[in-house]
Amino acid sequence: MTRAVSLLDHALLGLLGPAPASGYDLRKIFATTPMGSFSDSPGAIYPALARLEAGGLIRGHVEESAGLRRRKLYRLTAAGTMELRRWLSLALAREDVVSRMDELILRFAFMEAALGKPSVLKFLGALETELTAYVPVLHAHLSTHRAAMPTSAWLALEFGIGSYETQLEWCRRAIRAYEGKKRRTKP
Amino acid sequence: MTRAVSLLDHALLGLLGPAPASGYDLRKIFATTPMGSFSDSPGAIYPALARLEAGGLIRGHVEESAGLRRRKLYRLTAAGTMELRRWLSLALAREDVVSRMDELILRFAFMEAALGKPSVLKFLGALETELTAYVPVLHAHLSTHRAAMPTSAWLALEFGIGSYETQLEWCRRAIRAYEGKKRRTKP
DNA sequence: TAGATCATGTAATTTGTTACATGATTCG
DNA sequence: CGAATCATGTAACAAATTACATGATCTA
Repeated sequence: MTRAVSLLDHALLGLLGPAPASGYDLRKIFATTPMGSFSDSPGAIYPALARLEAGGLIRGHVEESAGLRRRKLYRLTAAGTMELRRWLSLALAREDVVSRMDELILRFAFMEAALGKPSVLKFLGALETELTAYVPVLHAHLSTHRAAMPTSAWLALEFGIGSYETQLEWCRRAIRAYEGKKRRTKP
Repeated sequence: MTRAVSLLDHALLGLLGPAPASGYDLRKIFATTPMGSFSDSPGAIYPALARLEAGGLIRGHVEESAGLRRRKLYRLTAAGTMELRRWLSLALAREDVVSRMDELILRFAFMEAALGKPSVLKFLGALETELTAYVPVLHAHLSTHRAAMPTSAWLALEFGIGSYETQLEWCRRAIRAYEGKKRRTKP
């Protein structure tokens, strides 16, 4: 009966995977890095951390080194590590590509550290398959409806299609980057 | 003392701009069109419509034509039209490009019908300026931090950069499309 | 020592999600 | 007639936003 774990929760688990961090550290990451459109407001982060701790996925303990401000460092528990790995291992469906691409990229960003390179390559392969199948569907939709659409509407649609094409190219580049790396690492 | 109007509210105003529609119509639009990642759940749409009506931005009246199911058609009030135009006319800032690109595209999609082509061209020009300035910032960020990043992290960042480059190209294509159209229409 | 920043939290309000409830009408 | 779909809503709950509150420590 594990309760639902939101995208923010998973982002926090992913960030806590490699190294422990405080609520303030996590807020700064959301506020200053170009990726991740999570809110850095205390009213979002601290309750989320409290939820995760109540659910047994992380544990925080106050650090009181001399000359430092008191801060609560959180780290993953065994259950938290399992939940992170479960989320990262989820099979990817068409629906994810259509409307949850940001979540897929987030999973990708955490994946190498938590699951290793072979899992990343499998993930990228599945993503390439889905994108390759989806892009023509969008083109078909556009060419069917274009005549009946105002200029701005089909340009907005073209915007979406362009995004998916770029994502597909990126996906292929990423696969090459990982395969090259693998070969060099384990000849 | 106009109360806050959310993105969903604005999306509804934009859709009601050209033609009146029922809650069910709007739900279907969110459920079936490729763009717009709004929820089509009744628990989101109907309360939003009720809010907008309470705020005086739309007005609904029940349609009871013979042989048709009863449905409540909403249309913009004068205040609603003003609010839509105000939202569409907002100046665009760096911050919008960084983390609210979806809202900008939504505004673009509604803009021609509500404000006319010259406004669209001004909007696209401002967007091009912001994107042209922002892309190099991202490249600089990547080349500064790349050495210290794991492969997956810089690939995720590259994903983001690629998205913005595509958006910039799209923006320039859209400007050409609108300028070409304008010339042909009014020689 | 005053102001900035570090650091954690809470409260009120709004909003969205999920699930349920209800009834009319069309179609096979 | 029964099932699917049209059509509108509500209730319980979870979550985010905004604003406030508090206090320690660093720096000018």
